[in-house]
Amino acid sequence: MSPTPLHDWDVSPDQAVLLQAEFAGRIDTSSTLAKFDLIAGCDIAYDLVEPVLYAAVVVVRVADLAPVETAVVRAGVKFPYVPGLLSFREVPPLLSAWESLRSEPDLVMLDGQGIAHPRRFGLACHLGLWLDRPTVGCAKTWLVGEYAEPGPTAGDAAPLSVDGVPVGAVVRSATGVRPVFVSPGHKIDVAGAVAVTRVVLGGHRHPVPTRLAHMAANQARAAGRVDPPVV
DNA sequence: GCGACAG
DNA sequence: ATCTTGTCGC
Repeated sequence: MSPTPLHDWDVSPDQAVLLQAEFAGRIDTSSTLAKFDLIAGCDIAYDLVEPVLYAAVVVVRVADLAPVETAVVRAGVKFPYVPGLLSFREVPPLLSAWESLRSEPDLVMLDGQGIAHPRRFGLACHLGLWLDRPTVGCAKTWLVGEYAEPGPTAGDAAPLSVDGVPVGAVVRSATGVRPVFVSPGHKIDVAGAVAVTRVVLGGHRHPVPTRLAHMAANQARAAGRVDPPVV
């Protein structure tokens, strides 16, 4: 079932900023972690030469972290990359991929920030609002906030806050790797976001859901091209 | 004015 | 995000 339209996607960067300010108020980051058996990981791979992207959603079973369903769509890039406005570029194609899913994930994990964002409305928040489902942002690099280096062991975490307000955590997803920035997207609190992340760690820097989505998007890109690299 | 800036 | 092979280390 397709989600209820929240707003128009054909907007300018300036309008996008206004929309973020408007919808940030609808984000719920106080919900306690509920039962969840299926987690969907999302990621996008960009074509090297054309303004085309491949959005992938991989549903993972929490019990054994095994993938149970994969959906990928090829789409044209319709919004420029602007720090702080990533969701306007990646949410539309992810929604398309999501619609072809037959299973119903209990939570969604994305490559990007949740409320650890300049206007408290990162990629995970935006998708969460559209899907009206719990989402967690797991970014590879810093965007906003202050934090201390987390411990060296997988699972170790340190609070991430903006002006003294906790917005997430910096988590060591695996031993010996740089930490990832975890923050709630929607319908989940900071503790829940971190707890979920810890449950789906698979020994690599990226949690299993987003790791598999990343691989699926790359595979689609490799297969989606009709013209092989020319010498 | 200068520096910073998810993917 | 993306261009890129081998190589060092657990």
